[in-house]
Amino acid sequence: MKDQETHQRLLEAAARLFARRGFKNVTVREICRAARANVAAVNYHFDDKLGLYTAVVRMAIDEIRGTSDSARLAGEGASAEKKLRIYVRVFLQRIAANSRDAWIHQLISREMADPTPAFDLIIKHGIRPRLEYLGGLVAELLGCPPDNPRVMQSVAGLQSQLLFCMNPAVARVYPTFNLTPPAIDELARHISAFSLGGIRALRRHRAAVPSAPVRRRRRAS
Amino acid sequence: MKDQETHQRLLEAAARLFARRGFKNVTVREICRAARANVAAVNYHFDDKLGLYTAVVRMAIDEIRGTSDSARLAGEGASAEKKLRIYVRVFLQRIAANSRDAWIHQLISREMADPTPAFDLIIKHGIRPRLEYLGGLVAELLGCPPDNPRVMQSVAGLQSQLLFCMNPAVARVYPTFNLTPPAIDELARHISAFSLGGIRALRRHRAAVPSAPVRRRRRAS
DNA sequence: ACTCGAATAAAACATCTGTTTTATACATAT
DNA sequence: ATATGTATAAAACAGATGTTTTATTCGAGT
Repeated sequence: MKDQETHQRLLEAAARLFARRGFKNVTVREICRAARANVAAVNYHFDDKLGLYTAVVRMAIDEIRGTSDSARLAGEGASAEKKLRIYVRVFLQRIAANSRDAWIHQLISREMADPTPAFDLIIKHGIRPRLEYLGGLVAELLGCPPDNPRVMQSVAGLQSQLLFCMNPAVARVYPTFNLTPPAIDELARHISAFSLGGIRALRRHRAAVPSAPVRRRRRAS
Repeated sequence: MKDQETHQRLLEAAARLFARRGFKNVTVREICRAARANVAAVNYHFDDKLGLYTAVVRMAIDEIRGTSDSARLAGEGASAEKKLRIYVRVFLQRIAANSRDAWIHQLISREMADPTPAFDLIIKHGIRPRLEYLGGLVAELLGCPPDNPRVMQSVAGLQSQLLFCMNPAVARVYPTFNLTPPAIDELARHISAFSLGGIRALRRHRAAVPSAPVRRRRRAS
């Protein structure tokens, strides 16, 4: 047991690379080079490439729960609206480009685009708990039970904005976009205001009946 | 010139496969098998794999503009709010799972996750024109010039929801989610209402000064 | 009938990539 | 000091993959 740090260096290098480029687009050799380890090190310490990846995923899940808990704690005792604002700000600050935890949510985005066998783990232990927290908040804001479909819709509306703006490609589409620390607070305010406005709007028409016997405005063909 | 249809079969098979799994995760042999063509056909007709891909991208760009124009046309003469509702519905109907055009926006999502050299083309000729249309709508709704950062923020807020809900993985995260034709109209209504509510909320506080000499509510640390 | 060029097919190549094998260094226990 | 087990290193392997090469087919123009 000369070193034993190789195990750790592999994990860190793999986390960074997998998050940035996804499971399939990173080579074992690349990870080992970044970790200053031999090519066989991955198989020795983690059985195979997928073993290393799921070890990284387990690390990520812990951090996701950390972010959720951190937001939950910071909002303790506040109103539902304030809790939502706090969640948005905590989330964005954690995924700011310079942040140490940026890789985690990049990894989630990668799993959304190209799910691996580890995706079920992430959903069950990382995403679901967070959605339940947010669902509770939104249900309170909407004044309806948490299993009302509008709750899910609103949570998705919020979360989609958060996931979207951490995509490196959006900076190429919206050239004025940047995630420097001062801009992050401004962005958090905007997303909070936008989402709270959306939730308020969904609160208006009380009963949205999907099968729609209620006659609405006619729609253009 | 016995057949000449091989060229076309390759394009169609490649579009479907590239959209579903991305450039790197599709093999040339797979495309050729799906197109009932020889392995060398790709290189013969399109120089190399990337050549075939950019040919597919050019097809996609045309369809994107088609969707934009179709929405623009359907909204001609209507109010800005109505135009936005129409855009959302047209967009969602085109990307419905069963739709013939579903592959196109899947391809865009793939490019957002893993940009290839073709991404610049998509931005310039597909995404930018659409964002300018939406930006005009939102600026009218916000009552501010189109270069106001809130416009970009709102357009991103809307578009992020649309891109998000067409991701096949969201059905695993939000189990009640489905994109059957009847649900699509309902979803379009929700996203329209949510986004219009968000825009309305951003309209409220007139001057959002990023450098904030204006004192706002204190925020929790 | 012959030629020419485009399209297809089969095989071969070179490279990349995950994994395994074999050998070596080294700390610890006996 | 010797043996043992753990960690690292170098090389080799097997399969996949984009591309190239070489032949072959087939229709059109002369």
